[in-house]
Amino acid sequence: MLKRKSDTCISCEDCNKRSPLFSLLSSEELNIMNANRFEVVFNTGENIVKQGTSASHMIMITRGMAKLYLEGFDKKNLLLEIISPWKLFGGPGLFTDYRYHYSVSALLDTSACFIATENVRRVMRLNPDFAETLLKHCSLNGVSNFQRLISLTQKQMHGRLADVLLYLSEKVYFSPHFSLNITRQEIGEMSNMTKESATRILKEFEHAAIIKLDTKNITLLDIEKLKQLSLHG
Amino acid sequence: MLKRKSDTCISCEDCNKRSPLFSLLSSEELNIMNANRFEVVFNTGENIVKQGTSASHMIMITRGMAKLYLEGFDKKNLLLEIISPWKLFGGPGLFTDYRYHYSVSALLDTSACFIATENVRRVMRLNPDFAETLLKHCSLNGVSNFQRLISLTQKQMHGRLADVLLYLSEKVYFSPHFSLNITRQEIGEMSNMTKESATRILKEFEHAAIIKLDTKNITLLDIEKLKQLSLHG
DNA sequence: TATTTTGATTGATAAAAAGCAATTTATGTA
DNA sequence: TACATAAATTGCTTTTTATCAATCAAAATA
Repeated sequence: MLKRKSDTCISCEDCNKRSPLFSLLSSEELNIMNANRFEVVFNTGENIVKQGTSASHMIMITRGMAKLYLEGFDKKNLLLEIISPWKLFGGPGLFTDYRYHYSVSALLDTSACFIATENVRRVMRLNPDFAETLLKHCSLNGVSNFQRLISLTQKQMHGRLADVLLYLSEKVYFSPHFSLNITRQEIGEMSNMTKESATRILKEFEHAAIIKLDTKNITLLDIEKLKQLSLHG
Repeated sequence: MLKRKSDTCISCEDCNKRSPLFSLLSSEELNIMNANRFEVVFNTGENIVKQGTSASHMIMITRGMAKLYLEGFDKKNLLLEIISPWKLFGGPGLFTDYRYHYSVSALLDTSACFIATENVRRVMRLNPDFAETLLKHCSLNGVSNFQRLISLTQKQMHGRLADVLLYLSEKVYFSPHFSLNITRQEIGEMSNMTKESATRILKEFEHAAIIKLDTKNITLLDIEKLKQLSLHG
């Protein structure tokens, strides 16, 4: 958890340019957000946010990659998202019980900017556009949680794994070919199956020429088939 | 879908008294909310909201009881909540894509008050307390969706059914003894299992003296045991 | 480079839960 | 009340998926 000068931002300017949420703010409001702001560099594997601790900050990833997950029973996790720069998060606890409801940990060396929750709340009360956009963010999370509930409870393993592959391609790596920096265990945690099942079904997809597989390198060969599997699997 | 004079409200006064959300509004703001407001009486079984249709209104249940559910694949539903008077809903689509993301249908003859979404949005921009509370509502839904995700993906049937029984007792009927107005099918839709499994496990609970069971009448005899089952099941 | 250690793979087995079919019970209606 | 329909129950079978154990491959470290 070193803080290195070369990685820190001078102000929120960078984030403003990148985040639709920040571009709504006046310079006065930006000053409020900027107060007490700090940036931290995390090594691969380190916790950025720990579920259950005090939700003191809204956090923006500025470099690297991280996983966002729910810690369930018996050390079993449910991995919800792989997040990259300019993703802002904090979770539903920011406006309820002031606790983080998920954990986030670094998959690569990762920088993150910490904005005090009370500053976010102050600005929200000053700027209705910002408030509306926060509500929209929260609602979009609601929509994707509904989709996830249906995917995880009503699809069989093949469909759930297809969903994960499409998610990785479309939302994380932005390419049909990608080099994974998550393990089979983590693929399992995204699709609610064991690492053995994840392995097995990836192999099946390879044999069916739906994907090209070389341990960490995956190429989606038949995206239509994956979408079709996603519809029931 | 009759509109009966005896069931309609004269103004939002009743709701104001009952809902923490409405009590935040000035009389001017209440007038905005009241504009174009209407109340409808639904017969048992009728749809109040249909998933996928235009999210034109935020809705308050003022009489009766309804189920709120996601429509998944192959006509398989996931029942999220049983709702009663003074519950306000509309879903995450109100502030995103202006679609309802779930269906709601009446379990009893039920009255519901419809408030135009654009009026809600106007008031939200005028009143920061209201905006903050809407965001809080949305966040609380987020928290309960996380809990549901963990319950449905990591617990076995006994634990999930225990969760449903505790929910019905604590949040719906407010008593350890209750007379169900939902079917075994619907219990299955709440706990993600078939109606046969729901029947079987209810019987098991009866034989283990955890509940007293008489088809539609249930009494929770050993709440501690149910809470323990909920922790892993 | 040799050596650990961690992650991936594979096969065999067991557990959990669904599906199916038949029957019984409850509910609503003519 | 008798009948028709819907819901609940039960036993049996099958499917899905986890678990366990062993081996293999890759990556990190001495």
